[in-house]
Amino acid sequence: MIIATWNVNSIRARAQRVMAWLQLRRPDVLCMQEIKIEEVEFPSLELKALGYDVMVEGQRTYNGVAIASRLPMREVRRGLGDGEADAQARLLWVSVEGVRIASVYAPNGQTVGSDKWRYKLRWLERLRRHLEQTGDPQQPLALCGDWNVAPEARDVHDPVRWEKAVLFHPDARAALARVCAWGLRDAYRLHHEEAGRYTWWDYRQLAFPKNLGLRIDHILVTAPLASRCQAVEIDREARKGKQPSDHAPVVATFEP
DNA sequence: ATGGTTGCTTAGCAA
Repeated sequence: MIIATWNVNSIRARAQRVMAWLQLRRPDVLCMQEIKIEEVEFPSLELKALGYDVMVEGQRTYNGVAIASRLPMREVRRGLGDGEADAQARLLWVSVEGVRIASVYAPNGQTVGSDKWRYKLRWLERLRRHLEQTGDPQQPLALCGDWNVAPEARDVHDPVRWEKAVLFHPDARAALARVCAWGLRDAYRLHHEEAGRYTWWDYRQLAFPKNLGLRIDHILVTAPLASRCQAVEIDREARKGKQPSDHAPVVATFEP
């Protein structure tokens, strides 16, 4: 089974690119983030024509996640479900062939010390609780998405500078590590040790051609799925050309 | 040094 994740930065702006990419790569499952659209507006029929069903946890203007799959999706769950008032669409679960799969869009946090920053740290703590209460680290499970956190210095082009910012701040890294401590491995690091492999590059100042990026999009898997993981790749090609998303897809291949 | 780019929505915010 091939599972991919991609922050598309608006499905309205990116529909043609996403569909061309699905036809090219043919993943079984694609988790999308920042679709920035409500469910009724999502181009579900167009993806259906390519052989993909779509589940959508949508929101107007901001956030929003979705999952497209060529295989049947079951057990659809939306949000953290912890009873806290939360208007932000950031989490969607499905089950595909016995694997629980989530599309995750963690809060960015904007600036350290802001209300959005505190929301980011709390949201990751709420996700940890959500996993404790609804998941099992001994079952195959994959959390796929834009975590807005680079885990280590080798995931950041300029770690000294970025340590003061929300994407690589020690508190954000600790919050992500707390999620992983529930029983998750970073699938990319099962297969790659090298520094300088990124999934996001700022649109500004030629960051992509200079490779001034961060690795903030991750596929996190439980042990039973880690043992089935054959390959994980970042598709830099999808970040090239006209009107790209600012993120590249991450693609993981699992044995049946 | 608060720049610069994109998207949504239409001037300002979020990333």
